[in-house]
Amino acid sequence: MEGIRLRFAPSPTGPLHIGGARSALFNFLLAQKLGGKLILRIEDTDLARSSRESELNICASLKWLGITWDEGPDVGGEYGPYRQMERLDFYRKYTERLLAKGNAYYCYCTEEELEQERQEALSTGAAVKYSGKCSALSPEERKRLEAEGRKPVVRFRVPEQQEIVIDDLVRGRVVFNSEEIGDFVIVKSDGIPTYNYAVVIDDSLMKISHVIRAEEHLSNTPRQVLLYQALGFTMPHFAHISLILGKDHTKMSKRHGATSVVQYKEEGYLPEAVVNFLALLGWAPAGEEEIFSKEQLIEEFSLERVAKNPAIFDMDKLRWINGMYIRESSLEQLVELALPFLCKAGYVSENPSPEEMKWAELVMTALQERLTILREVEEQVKILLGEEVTLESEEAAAVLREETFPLVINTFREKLLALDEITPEAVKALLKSLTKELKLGGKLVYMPIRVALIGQMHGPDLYLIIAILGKELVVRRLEKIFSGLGLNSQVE
RNA sequence: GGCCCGGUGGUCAAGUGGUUAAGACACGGCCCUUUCACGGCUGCGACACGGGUUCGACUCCCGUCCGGGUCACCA
Repeated sequence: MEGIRLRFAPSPTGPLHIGGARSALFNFLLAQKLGGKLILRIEDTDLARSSRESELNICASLKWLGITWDEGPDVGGEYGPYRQMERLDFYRKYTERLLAKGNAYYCYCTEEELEQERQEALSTGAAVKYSGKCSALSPEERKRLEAEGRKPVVRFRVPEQQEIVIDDLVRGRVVFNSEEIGDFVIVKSDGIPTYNYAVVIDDSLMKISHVIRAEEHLSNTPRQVLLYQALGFTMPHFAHISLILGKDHTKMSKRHGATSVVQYKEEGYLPEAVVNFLALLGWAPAGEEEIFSKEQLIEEFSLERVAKNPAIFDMDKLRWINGMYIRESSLEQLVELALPFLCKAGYVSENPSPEEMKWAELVMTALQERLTILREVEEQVKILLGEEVTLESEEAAAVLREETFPLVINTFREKLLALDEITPEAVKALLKSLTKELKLGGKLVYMPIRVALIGQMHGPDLYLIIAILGKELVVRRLEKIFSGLGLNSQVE
């Protein structure tokens, strides 16, 4: 469809927030669905907090998630530039127009004066809004104030008693009255536009057709509508999606765990899983399926099925989805994904040798069914390395006191030593024959060996554990257990 | 405080006047399995409250309560 243009407009004041990622995702999904374009615009007018580093981080996070854009500061486009600080001339032009038409005026009030007004309003219970003190300054007064060295801001003159209607694509008809809004600042004293002003000019100039953004912007929208009207611009469609809340029902913050998407990457969540989870937060598919590829999401997505109520970030569900993706990965993919974590833990080198790769494959085979996030490999692998075996519980210790324990272990060791090549298949067969030969229940064979080798009653398949440990380490660990128990290890 | 948005199980949520009120995560039980996990089956568990409208309200209207957002020279 022609003319469908959506945008994601983050301010580069920190890493990409998980909520921002969802906004970006919804915009991306709808743009893709409708065959439109996605524009990335950097809203860097907060000089104190904006940084190029954050911009880069945001772009990297979006790319990691698989969210791509058609126009933006890095790729260009015919409606650029795509950083607001590079668009100051545009804003200036419209400010002059607004000033000339009387839709805006200079205001010289100091912060102290404004704060006093605000406090008064608060104490009397009146609406907190600008008094309009500077709205009718004479040229002489302006000259006098400027002579004092005051730098003015530009305020928008809000029309009186005007009903402002927003037909929101997710919320329906929302009505505001201009009486509730004070004359607001559109250009700061340093000449830089404020958010509400720049966003209108940019969305308009960039021909944005749909604005999907977080609900926190809904209350700002009437101001923007007023600006659209004063500037003679046509309005885009608005869709305000609900916020993501933490477990305590307040806005997501550090207290709730990871808030930025890089943190999820570092924890070992797969981008596909994060995207899948984010899509499900506030949007519901028509069917019962919950696991969706990006392509399926694009196919299924629609604003009609976006919920109005805020959603709480359910870490358990994210973990579940991530586990699903880990299990659905091929071994090759999984090893590829896990390598950075194995490397970081010092288990493999940066450029893994063929032996290390083989080891990693074996490890991931053992762990694939058991992982929910990749970072858990570190802890899981720990039990498979080193000489020491620590018993996890009294229950585990009891297994070692089993009457048949020495017999099982010794027979197992003999058979293992007789094996020339330790492969998972070979060990599997070995254990099978061992069970048959000893005529003991499976549990009495497998559990003692398991506990003797890793000190735990739970874990990956025993034959895989043995194959990963290798013959020498298995034997050494068995020795350790025997000496620890004061038993005769019957070494030949 | 004014204005705005919202309120279905612990969580995500389907639902648009008549349903035994789906499904998923989490939790309990059972099965599978050498263990855990995975998988399968099963169970627990909800329409915030009060008034209307209606033959009939989770669904529509009003009020209350609760939660969130916003009222910046931040976005």
